[in-house]
Amino acid sequence: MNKATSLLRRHSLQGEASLVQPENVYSRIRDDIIKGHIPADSRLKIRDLAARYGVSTNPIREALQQLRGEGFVIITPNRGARIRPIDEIFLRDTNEIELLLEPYLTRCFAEAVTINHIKQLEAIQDEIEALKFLNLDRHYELDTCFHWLMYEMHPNRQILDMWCKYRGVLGAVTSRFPITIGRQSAVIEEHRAVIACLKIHDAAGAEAVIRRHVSGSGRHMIQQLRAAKLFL
Amino acid sequence: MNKATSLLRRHSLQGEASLVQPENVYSRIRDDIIKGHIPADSRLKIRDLAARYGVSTNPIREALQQLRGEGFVIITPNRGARIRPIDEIFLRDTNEIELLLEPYLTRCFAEAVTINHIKQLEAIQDEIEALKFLNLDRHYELDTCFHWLMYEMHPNRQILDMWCKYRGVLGAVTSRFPITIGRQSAVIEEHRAVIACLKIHDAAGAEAVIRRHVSGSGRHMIQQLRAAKLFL
DNA sequence: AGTTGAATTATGTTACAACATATGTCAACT
DNA sequence: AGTTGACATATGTTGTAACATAATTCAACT
Repeated sequence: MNKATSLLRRHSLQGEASLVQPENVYSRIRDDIIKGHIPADSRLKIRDLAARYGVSTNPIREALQQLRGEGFVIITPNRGARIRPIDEIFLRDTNEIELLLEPYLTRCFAEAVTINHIKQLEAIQDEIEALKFLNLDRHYELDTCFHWLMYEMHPNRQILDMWCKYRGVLGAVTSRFPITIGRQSAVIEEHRAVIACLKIHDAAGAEAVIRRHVSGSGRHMIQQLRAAKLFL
Repeated sequence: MNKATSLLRRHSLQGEASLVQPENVYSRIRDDIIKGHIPADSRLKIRDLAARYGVSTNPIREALQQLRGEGFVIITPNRGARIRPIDEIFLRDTNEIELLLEPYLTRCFAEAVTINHIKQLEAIQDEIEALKFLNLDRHYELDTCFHWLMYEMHPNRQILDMWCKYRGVLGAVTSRFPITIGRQSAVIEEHRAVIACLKIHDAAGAEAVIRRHVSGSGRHMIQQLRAAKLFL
């Protein structure tokens, strides 16, 4: 296991929001939702799913509960679960939540940053730039690591848990899209900019950069979704 | 059913974050956690709980999953669930999340507010002031209604769901505490202040007032927790 | 259109197997 | 004697299966 993933695994909060998932039923269903293998808005019948994934009903029930918690399915009492379509609205809503969390977490980090942190961030950023987006999975890992390094020290574990959750959601969705050249250079520029702000202890500046960063990420994502006309 | 609760029930999002719960196993366990009937940090054994609440294991499993989603219990794979102690840290963390959500939602509302909304808010506020905190449950209902009126129109259902969730958590906890005189007048003053800001279309002002409002609510809560020395 | 009734599905129950973790026991060792 | 580590046992979680009940769907029928 490489440095980035071990870092993540070590800090994963409850197994639920772990950023490196095992291949359990939950993530298989999630994948099928994201990749559109199950028609949007269709009913998720427990017995069908149990047959489909070759497990009994209990793991399915649990998985559906988790998926509800992450907004992928909508459960109505006595009426079962339906898929929440992964559309523009879903991405916008999720991005809006990240836009609430990340700038705040960044500001908190900026106010407590040490020289050692900055060195680590620069090391990760060097790796990111060296990779040149040639391996998207690896890039996603490194990018997550970059952000996590800033947030992990925040004392509020509930917020961190939320961040992991929504980060995972967006990551799962966007991992199916390419990254445009324009977005690539923006990502690098923004990461460097936030490091620069941290160096001069400019918390407000760092916060603003991350707001721009997340916002741009959301716009890019939605743009890519539109480009791939299908529902996903 | 009165106006306030029907309003809430109508807009409850998935049954999960409903602000008026039925008496299912989930809420009974939650109550027992909040009221301290189960010692903090103790293991929640599925068999024991099933026996305690007179149901079989499956509903318990689901309830624990839900409680995990709301931060009340911590589940470790193959090692079961433990209670998350309802302590100062828990309240602070939860309040911090509200502090991220509510000012943002308020600002969004302030930018789209109509004269009709303001009239409704004033009507609720009149009721609140007429009640004079003589019936805390009713007060909580009205207060929730006041805030919900501002937020319900926001298009991001995920954020609203989160708000309902954390609102419910804090409500469940604080409903066991009295409200100090000082806090009572602060609540009224702050509600009036936000209405005043809305009238002059001062979104930033409304946001600031709500930030102060939520922040004060959190401080009051923690203070009351300290006063009641017990773990809860 | 509205009603009725059968089929479907969710939800809850029970029993049990498989697996992981924690606990206790015991012998070898310092 | 006390400590350490391997082993066995106990406890509890997780997954499976078959079944009962209650609610919802849906189609046939006035």
